[in-house]
Amino acid sequence: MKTTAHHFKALSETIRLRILALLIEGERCVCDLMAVLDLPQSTVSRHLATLRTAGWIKGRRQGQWMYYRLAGEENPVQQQTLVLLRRELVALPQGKIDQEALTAYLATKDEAACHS
Amino acid sequence: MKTTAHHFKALSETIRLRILALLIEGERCVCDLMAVLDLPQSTVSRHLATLRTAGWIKGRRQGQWMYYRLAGEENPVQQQTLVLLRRELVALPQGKIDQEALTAYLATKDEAACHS
DNA sequence: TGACTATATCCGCCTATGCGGATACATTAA
DNA sequence: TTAATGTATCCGCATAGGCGGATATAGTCA
Repeated sequence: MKTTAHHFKALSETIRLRILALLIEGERCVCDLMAVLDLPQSTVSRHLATLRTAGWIKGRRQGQWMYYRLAGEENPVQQQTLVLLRRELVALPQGKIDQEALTAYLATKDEAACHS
Repeated sequence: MKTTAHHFKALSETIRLRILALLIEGERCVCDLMAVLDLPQSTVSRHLATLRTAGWIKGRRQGQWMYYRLAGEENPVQQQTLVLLRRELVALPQGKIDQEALTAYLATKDEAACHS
């Protein structure tokens, strides 16, 4: 039960929910997330570590960049919770704002940068 | 999104998950929960308040006693999360232990006490 | 190799939150 | 009303966890 509590604790912060929402449409590199969230690199990285430790996301290194994507396939409760979250988060105001910010950022992003 | 984070924060402690598990089969008074959890009355009451504030449970006063039951009907995500939790929590070791402790306690409980 | 970029982790600081005894409030019964 | 019981809230204390600059690590490129 401690594990279950740990899973939910990772979802108990707005920033981490925003990160999950940004990963719904596919994997993102840390620089994308930093740009949209407008937070220091160390803060973003720490929240990503929290989500990863709790099993909600997985990271993949490609060159200098780390790409994160939604995970939780191993745990049925997590998997189904993600189904609920996918529906919920994109519908919330902040979810929409972030999604638009992401789209705008990707449009201006240098093609030579980490293209996800 | 702050609200969603708040909902999950309430599920981020083992004790509160244990309380939810104990309410799965129906409403319980605070004294029942205290007996099973073996925690001070103030501690149990505080966690109940946390769950109530987050919308996971509802309380009903009957005489001197307060009876709590699962809630969350208003919020679709909460409602569906409860469905997942019902399946999950009773299957966990602590859930089974608490359920047995509850059964044992109810068997020895004075008939004159708050009979739930 | 050395310079550069991206990310992770460390650190001290600060706030949030849990703890449980003490107290306040609510209800019942005599 | 007074006493007794059940529950909620208050209080000071201790710990967990967030913050973001500084530093360490990992990878790339020249």
